[in-house]
Amino acid sequence: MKKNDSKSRILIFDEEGLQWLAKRLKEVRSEKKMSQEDLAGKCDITLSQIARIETAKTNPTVSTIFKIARGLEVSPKELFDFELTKTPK
Amino acid sequence: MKKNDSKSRILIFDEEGLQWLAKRLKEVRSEKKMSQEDLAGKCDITLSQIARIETAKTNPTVSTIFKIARGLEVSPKELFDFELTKTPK
DNA sequence: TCCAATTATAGCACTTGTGCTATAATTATT
DNA sequence: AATAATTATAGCACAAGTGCTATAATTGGA
Repeated sequence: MKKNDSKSRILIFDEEGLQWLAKRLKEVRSEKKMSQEDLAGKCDITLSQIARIETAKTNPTVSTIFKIARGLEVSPKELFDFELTKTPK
Repeated sequence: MKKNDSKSRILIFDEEGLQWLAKRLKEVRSEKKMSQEDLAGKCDITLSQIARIETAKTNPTVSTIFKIARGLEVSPKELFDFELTKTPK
């Protein structure tokens, strides 16, 4: 009765991009002299989620990144200032 | 037996940011003369998801945006090239 | 070397992103 | 206007993001 027997959808986890984002977030947060906890409090995201993002353990939504950008008082593009390779995988 | 009776967590949906992102995606895709279907095929995201993002009906993950950026052959920051207001809500 | 502060992990529950499929609505072309 | 192409909606199922809480691991000072 289950609708799909063996083939599961390929879901998305862009390792390269997430690593870059983690790096940029750490960098910008350090520049601002904020701890993860400081940032969490300022942008209304949990500490645990900040940590997950900085260790590339999760694939955050853009709204989460927008909140973080506001907390850091930077434009969202500051956190996405990198180039992806042309070959996805 | 339910664990929380009435107070639900405030989850995240950054309307302003999502509207900006929708606008930027439409712009860049148009510049590249690609249809939503073209882009969907090129970046391995469904057409329905592209449409949802361009109408700000969903809060995509960053990995989805990375895939789209690759499909459009632009840096991720091209899609985040805007400023958020200082007042979150 | 302790101790405090910071960062990283972990598990659970709830919400939601996304693929998939189909269809409706809109826009462009002739 | 009629038709084709493009874009927008909708519903279902499953995987995953996030809050929450607690704890472990790491780092930095004294």
